[in-house]
Amino acid sequence: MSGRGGRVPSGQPTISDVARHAGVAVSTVSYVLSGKRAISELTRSRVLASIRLLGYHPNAGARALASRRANVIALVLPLRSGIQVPVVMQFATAVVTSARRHDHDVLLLTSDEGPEGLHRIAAGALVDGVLVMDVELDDVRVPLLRELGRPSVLIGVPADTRALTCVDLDFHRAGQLCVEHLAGLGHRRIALLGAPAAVYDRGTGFAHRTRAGVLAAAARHGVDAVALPCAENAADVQHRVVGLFARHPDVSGLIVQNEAAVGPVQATLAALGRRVPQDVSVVAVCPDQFAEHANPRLTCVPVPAEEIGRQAVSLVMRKLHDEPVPEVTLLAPQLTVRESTATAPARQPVAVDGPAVCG
Amino acid sequence: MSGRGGRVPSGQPTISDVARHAGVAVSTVSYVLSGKRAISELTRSRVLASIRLLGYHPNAGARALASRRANVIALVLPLRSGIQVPVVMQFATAVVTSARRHDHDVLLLTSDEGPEGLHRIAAGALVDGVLVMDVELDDVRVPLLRELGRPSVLIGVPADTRALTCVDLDFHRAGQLCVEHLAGLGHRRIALLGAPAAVYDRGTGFAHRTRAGVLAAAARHGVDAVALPCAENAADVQHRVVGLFARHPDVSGLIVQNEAAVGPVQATLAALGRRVPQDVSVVAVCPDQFAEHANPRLTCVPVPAEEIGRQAVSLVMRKLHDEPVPEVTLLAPQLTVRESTATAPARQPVAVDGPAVCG
DNA sequence: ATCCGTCGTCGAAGCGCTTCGACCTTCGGC
DNA sequence: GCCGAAGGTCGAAGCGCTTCGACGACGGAT
Repeated sequence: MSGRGGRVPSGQPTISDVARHAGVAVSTVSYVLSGKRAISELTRSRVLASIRLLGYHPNAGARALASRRANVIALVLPLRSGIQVPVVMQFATAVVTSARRHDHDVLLLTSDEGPEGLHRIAAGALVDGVLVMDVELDDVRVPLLRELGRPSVLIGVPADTRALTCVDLDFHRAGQLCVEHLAGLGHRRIALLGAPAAVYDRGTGFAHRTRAGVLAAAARHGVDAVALPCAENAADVQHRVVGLFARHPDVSGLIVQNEAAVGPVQATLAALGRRVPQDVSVVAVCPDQFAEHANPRLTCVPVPAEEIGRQAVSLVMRKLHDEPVPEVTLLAPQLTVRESTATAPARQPVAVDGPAVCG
Repeated sequence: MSGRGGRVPSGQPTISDVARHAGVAVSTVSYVLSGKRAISELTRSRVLASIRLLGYHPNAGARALASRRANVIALVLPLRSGIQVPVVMQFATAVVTSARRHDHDVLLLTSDEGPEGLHRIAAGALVDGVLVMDVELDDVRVPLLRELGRPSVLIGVPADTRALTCVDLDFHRAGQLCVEHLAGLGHRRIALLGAPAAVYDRGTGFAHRTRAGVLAAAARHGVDAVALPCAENAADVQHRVVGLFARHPDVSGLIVQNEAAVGPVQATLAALGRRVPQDVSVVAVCPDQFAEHANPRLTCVPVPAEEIGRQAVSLVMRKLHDEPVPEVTLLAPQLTVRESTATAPARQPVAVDGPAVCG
């Protein structure tokens, strides 16, 4: 029926089935689909009708082979600890959705396969471009990306950004924002409860930059600030917070950049008899949704995962079209004020052991 | 240099470059790579040496076109609320890792593109098989999957499993296990704090099956059980738990199937002055890691995301090789005892069977 | 010796698509 | 009324790979 070839037919209609059905040449169908040449309205609609009727879908492999474009981008996700899982998911979703809008699909890679995986994917022309998340300051993949021969965009900013394209939230500014908000409310001693120590050791940009932003702004505003790393479990959070207030009873502002810690922080403060926000103000750097659902609702600097995802896709698409793009794109953070921050207490809060009603 | 074609060379070495370099035919290189025909050790090593030397990677599109196999499977992830994000991530990781072991890559799709996306992907031969997560009891995608013409595996079990392949944790049994554990400790009134109401309404299998398992086992063991849905925010959790104990002050066992609720449940119990496990025992159905990090460490029935991911990949691979596979694969749940469960408090009608040693 | 069955290799025919150049109409301009 | 430029369509040449059938060469059985 379809072709006189010696092989089994695949079952799916091919472009030549469509051409035959519409009574035109194969190339005409191709041009209808790609719009790369003018086609009369009559032919165009006849072809489209045949396509619909036959249920034709272009074969991705053939298309990739002939056009040298796979219409697929790779997304390399971090899948180790110390990573804010919901943020990653939001980000992945945004990437998939945006990519579809550009008529691309997304191939999922994990970091465990390492640089070798990247190389395989790119050299095999399975993907046209690469998005890499969770980039470290001194990432082993960076040199590889430079000579990959395919456009890539990093989410996160390594130490040396030459010949790269990076996009991220401006975490330095985010840290600043938190401090400025607290300083503006009269807080004079604050603490940053950050990511797990491993994340700092690894040289993950966002953690370092936030901390730097916090400390710099604190210095500028004459606020005392201490920064503590913090593991992602309730016990460590409790230990850190208790220790913090033991050493510095007059801390009245807490910046939390660790989703997993938010709940335990609140519980621990309650257990210590410190009320939020009357005794201690809390600012989180976390997904908005998360802050919205906490109790009390948290003042926060949301990580705009969706926006970053969209930007990353848009940047890689621009690079695919050989358009120039900036090396570093930093998104401006915004602070949303909710119920967890208030004017600093006049004096040290009293260590009550009264009825610790949660909330 | 490479071929006398009229088009621009791609830059990457092709199979014919390798053949020329090794002094053999193109087909010989192909057979060395696929192992589908016998090749002498000498030729074989010469070819492999050329491959390494030239840095050859087969072109994925060409391979897919010629072999009618893309070596890619699709993973359709749920990306809406009410979904246990970390579990999804664990699962996705396991799928990617397992797929790589079978020499396949993973294309990421989100549910929002809907059935149309599935169709596009499958008809376009972009993928060889499909993994669908978060299947509802009466899922719109199920009929589509049946006639997709490509192997598929569902994670989750819809109402009608004919002509499908499903894999999931045996949530019914998981519910049972929780109840049996609590009943064995002498608890006589228990509650299930479940998924958000929307998840039940949507007909998501795991929520229904857990609830059914809990209620059935409770009835069989003469335990009073109530089941409450529960939103994923601290305020609702608190509200539910407070309400629960107001209505049923003698509840001494709590089964929590909602990751987001675990923390708030503990906070609320603390606020109510109910100690875990002395006054209330808590069993969670959640990732092990999560339970391990809670304070106190939680007795739980872990969701073996990795194992499910591995099984799903293995099943779809078997289907790709036309091997028969079972319609439904249910993994046996296991209960891990930790510090959050203990003998029921000797309150009202004490358990008759066994000495209820209390503290 | 002869025949046949392996083994190892090769050449060529596609897989389904894009794209380039060619070709045939029209049609506006002079 | 003729020419050249658009406008619209076609045929054919690949893209880089897999796979089929062929074909020497060899060796054991006859």
